[in-house]
Amino acid sequence: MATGRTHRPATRSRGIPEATVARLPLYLRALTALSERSVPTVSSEELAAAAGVNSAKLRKDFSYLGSYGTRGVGYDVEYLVYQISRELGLTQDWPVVIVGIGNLGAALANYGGFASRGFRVAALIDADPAMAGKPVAGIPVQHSDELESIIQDNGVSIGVIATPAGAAQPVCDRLVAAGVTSILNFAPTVLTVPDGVDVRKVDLSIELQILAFHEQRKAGEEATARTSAPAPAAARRDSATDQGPDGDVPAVMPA
Amino acid sequence: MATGRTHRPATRSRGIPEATVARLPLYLRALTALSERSVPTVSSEELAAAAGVNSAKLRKDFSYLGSYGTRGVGYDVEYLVYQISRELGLTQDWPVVIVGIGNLGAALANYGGFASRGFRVAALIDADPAMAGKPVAGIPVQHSDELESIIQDNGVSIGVIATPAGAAQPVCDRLVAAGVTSILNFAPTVLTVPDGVDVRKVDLSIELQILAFHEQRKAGEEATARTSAPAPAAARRDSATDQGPDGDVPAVMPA
DNA sequence: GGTTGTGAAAAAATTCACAGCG
DNA sequence: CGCTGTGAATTTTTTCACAACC
Repeated sequence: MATGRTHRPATRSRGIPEATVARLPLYLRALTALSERSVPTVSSEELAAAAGVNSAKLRKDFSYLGSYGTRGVGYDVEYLVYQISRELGLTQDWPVVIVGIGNLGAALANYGGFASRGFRVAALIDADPAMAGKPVAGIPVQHSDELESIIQDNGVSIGVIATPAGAAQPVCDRLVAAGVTSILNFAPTVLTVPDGVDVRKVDLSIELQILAFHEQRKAGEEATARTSAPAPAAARRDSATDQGPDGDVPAVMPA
Repeated sequence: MATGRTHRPATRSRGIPEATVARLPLYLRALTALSERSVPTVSSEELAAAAGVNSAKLRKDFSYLGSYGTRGVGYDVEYLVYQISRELGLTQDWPVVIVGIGNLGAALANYGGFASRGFRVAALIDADPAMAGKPVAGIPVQHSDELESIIQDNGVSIGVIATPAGAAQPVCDRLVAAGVTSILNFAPTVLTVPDGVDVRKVDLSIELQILAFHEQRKAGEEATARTSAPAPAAARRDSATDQGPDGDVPAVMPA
């Protein structure tokens, strides 16, 4: 889960479990693909496969939304697209601002998945005066001095932070002060926000680290060559439960 | 949770719960920051705050790794950094390739968080011949024709896919055929892989959709104005559990 | 006194398995 | 029959709360 919330576990979602909410976008994407291929109906089995989950979970998830299927038949694709979109709030227009127009900010600005889902990039904001006026993805970058007025003039409630780590918290504070209540944070920092503000984070390296963990386990099914630990320090070790039973650093990976 | 696995729930982690594994990188990041400030020890309470979780959870997580703390004192920062790094497999060098050097691929290539965590960008690969040879983040882009040889020559086991959605599955197939066993997928598609290959996905728009869901809930605490649904289709509705109890699309957001 | 480590309790999420309906 | 919707069972994750230990 490359996510995380600071404060409040978010409005506790009127009954829909958080885990289900997190999967709705997945279903929506799969359904949209079917819709584009003009597939009229789909069974839980098929849709589950397309979304990469199992069908029991999918049916359970949908059961929290209502009874939108037809027994013996499946789900009407268009209808379900609408219901999920509505549930996710994507039937309305969400103006978002992206702060920090480096490589990542530019990638986000160009990312088609936003526009197609009810999100509208209302403004790109960067602290570098040299960027001001330069168009990225067809939108001129504005200087951060204007942050507050941009938020207010456009009624922006969702902000995306793609700045370096050091700038993230100050930017976050300004966004919140200006009225933003949801923040998507790409900077590798934990943001502190007041109650009532949601933060989700995407940390590009976290996912890679989780992969490394599993990768190591695949490779290290045998090796137990002990490489010396870099000298603890203050607290010394004695307990027997100290080191996990499996080896460490297998030297190379299998071709 | 911007994540997901296709096939195998991954080697079931020799006892360490998946939820814990997913938090280790978080702890590591917080610890690294403390280490840079030369803080020698930290309590579960402090570290938990820095990582954005609660302290009971953190202690429980650490308990799966072993008894690395000192009662009445806390945890030795350096020692814990090492233990977590080792557990995650970050004490070894992981060569990775990034396929698809658009905005996002470039952002990833430039992302400092990789190098600092044991990941080494072994190659950048793009299908566009015009890109070949151009350096991005100091690394010359190579043409996809070379994909297989690059993987093999560098012993790459982790691949990052940052191509457009349509190219993702073919690229994935080639990566896997060439020996890659872990894939981080940024393309908005579900990848199909054989058993033994791990896939994690990061979908930039999914997180935003989850935020929209909560945002909608905050705003829509009152409104119940019904906007007409866009005509179901095949299966018609009749059940009483049809529509969720709360309204839909609140018009605008609060300034 | 302060803080960890962890059983035990509680809550959440997943899976099973099948009744019920089309 | 086929497939949904869902209670019940199971598994996983989180939280509590306190004994053990420095």
